Amino acid sequence: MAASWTRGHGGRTGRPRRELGSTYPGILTLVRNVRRPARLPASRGAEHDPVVTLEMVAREAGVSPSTVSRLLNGTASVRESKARAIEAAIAKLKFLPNSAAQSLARGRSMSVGVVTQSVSSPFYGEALAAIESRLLRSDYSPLFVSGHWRPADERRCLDHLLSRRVSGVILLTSCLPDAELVALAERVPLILTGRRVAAKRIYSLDHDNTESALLATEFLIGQGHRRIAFVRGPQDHPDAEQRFAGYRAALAAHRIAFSADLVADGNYIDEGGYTATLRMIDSGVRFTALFAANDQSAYGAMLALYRRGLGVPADVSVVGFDDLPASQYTIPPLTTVHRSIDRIGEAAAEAMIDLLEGRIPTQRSSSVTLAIRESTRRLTAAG
Amino acid sequence: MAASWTRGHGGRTGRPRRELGSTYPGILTLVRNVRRPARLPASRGAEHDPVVTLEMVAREAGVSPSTVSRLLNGTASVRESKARAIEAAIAKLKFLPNSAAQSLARGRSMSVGVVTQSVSSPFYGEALAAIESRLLRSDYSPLFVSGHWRPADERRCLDHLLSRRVSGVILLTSCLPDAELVALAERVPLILTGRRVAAKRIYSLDHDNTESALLATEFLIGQGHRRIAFVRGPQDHPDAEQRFAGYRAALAAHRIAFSADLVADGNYIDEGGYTATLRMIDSGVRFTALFAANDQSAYGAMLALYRRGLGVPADVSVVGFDDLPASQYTIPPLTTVHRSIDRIGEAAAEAMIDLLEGRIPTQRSSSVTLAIRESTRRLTAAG
DNA sequence: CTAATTTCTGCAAGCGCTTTCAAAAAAGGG
DNA sequence: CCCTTTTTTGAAAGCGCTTGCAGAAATTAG
Repeated sequence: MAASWTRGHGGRTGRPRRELGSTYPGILTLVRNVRRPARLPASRGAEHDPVVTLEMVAREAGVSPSTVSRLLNGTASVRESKARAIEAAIAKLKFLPNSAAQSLARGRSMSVGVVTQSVSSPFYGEALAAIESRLLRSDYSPLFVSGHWRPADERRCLDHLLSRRVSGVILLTSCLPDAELVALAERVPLILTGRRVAAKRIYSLDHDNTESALLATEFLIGQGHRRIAFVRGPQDHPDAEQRFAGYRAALAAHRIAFSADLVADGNYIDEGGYTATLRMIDSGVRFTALFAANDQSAYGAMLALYRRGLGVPADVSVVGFDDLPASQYTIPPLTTVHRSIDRIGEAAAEAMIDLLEGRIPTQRSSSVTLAIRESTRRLTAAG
Repeated sequence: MAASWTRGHGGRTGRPRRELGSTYPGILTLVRNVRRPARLPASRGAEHDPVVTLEMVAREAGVSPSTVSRLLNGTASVRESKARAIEAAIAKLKFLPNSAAQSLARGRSMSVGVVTQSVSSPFYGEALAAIESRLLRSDYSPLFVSGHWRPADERRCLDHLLSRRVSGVILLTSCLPDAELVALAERVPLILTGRRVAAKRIYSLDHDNTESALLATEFLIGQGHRRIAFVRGPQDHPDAEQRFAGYRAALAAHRIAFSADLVADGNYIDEGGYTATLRMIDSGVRFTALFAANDQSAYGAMLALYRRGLGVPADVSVVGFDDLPASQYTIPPLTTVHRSIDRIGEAAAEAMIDLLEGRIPTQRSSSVTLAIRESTRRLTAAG
């Protein structure tokens, strides 16, 4: 992990090296390297199979390295007999080109950095899978890192990627301030998802969170619900706030008074939805429907309802947001805002490829729909 | 993505390059490169900020590149005044070392490859997160790729990693034959999880699937269940087969006749568990408990039971395997075999670091327990 | 069969960084 | 203040691969 040189105060290395580690965080890693063994003789430690280089292949095949390189890259035609010999050598030695050397010589790495917020989240997982699969069909390969919703972590990740000289960066719902993203876009082609930053070099892929939340809330209203609870996402996520705004907008549009009692703070994960819902129920607030800012919160909410003996959708209709794959298998299957995460991922990858190949990414707008399943019902009697 | 030179038939490139793509799969990528623009002038395309090199920093600071390198790596002491100047230059130019050049010069990449089977699976996601977080505290950084349970994909991933000269490889439940893994271990330090391969250089981290499944089944038996259904995992996964074996062993130990009617094929995902269970119910087989080969299958099974009006645990007790985070929030919360995935991931990373730093990995055995929640109940009347 | 082309192929110069070696500078000793 | 020891520093040689250039080989033309 490269030290974060671009930021961090101007600490410097004094003589007594030991002190550095503690005083200057960025240099800590390096201190340890003092003990690094001398350069290895082009092998991965004596105990492992020697590493094969292009030169060895060339020697084995009786040609020059240039010829091998050209065959590998198809940058010139190679006489049939030599090609055969070279390929035999490659197979025999199990040669695989050293991609670090390739990047260096070519001046480009053919890899794109992907910053996710959490590798283990089902939501991002879907997106990553889609990006990976799209990139697989191109000449680029992904480099995944995760920022854990922490600006500091995200910066570290970005430094890491820039250090690896990625050809481009895809940021999934970054939590960095706009200004930083604009600056970043000056250094490397940038694609953003789940967030809209208006700047010349930045390409944002997003659907309208407010609009989608409004859609979901209106659906509940249309089903006759009036007392609709809302489980919020984290306060510092723009998209969470937008969803909340959509909820309020729908109420307003239908002249339903907004009540703060019907809103509880969640955190986008199951546990938050569970606690928030339990708190609302136990505080005596009544509601016939509940809209959660994301599916995971909805799962938690459903468990809370179950715990308090409230049936879904018999007593309370529940709507989520995201349509994670698992939402088809909850009990009952969850009605939720469907925004195909994989489409978003694919579109992001596609846009990046466009960018890298000199095309202007065509803005594919990802459509949002409501997946109506069994967690909601029309309210017949009075709410 | 590097072509798979080590395998694939001995295709060669003839004169008319266009043909190659179709005829020789491995070379397809390369053909496209013919159109690659000439070497870029050390910049990432004219439109972006120029890339800064160590030499530029040296010039800016009025010292030689060696000095800058030494300061960065802490490999020698640098006069205070120069250190200050260098750091100022680094900050001013926003220099980040080119890691490809570093790898090349150092002869090692300081990265470890991690092959998962599916980035989007909640199970692997947990493991990846744990590996990433452990590696973060070391000098190594992870490189994630996914094999999709397909040997061909897994081989491609491995070639990719070897091409990047990773210092080591962690394979999460590989689906490659033992022989190939043994060969791989000759090329690079190797850690395996979810699978046991007895070979000198291979370090396997695993818990006993058979034993764990036996544990879960015996729990159900202990609760008075006799007719216990089983939803299998994919037939070609060793661990799935072991879990099945554990189920049978438990029955045998308690002299309960095994009945093929009580076993249905799943595929480790929700949908498979759903279909399998539905099929069993609809075929008229009766059972008071159901054990699924993994949690996702259990989710599907519970939905099937729900659809057929069977209550969990009122009519059927359900037990899963994995204890995914989501299992605490299913309705009802799922009783399941808990094997801390994150511990496994962490242990794998830890073992890899040990290996890379010349230590012999201490075999941390990951304990398996049963997380007893609300999806199971003691059978009071006759089963 | 020689000359003019057109195809191949090797040489050598990098890519950006690390590291060895030896010289330069600073510090210590008498 | 001169000489030895120790600390700093720079020059230069790679790491493994790509590629411009020019010479060699094969092909075609005359």
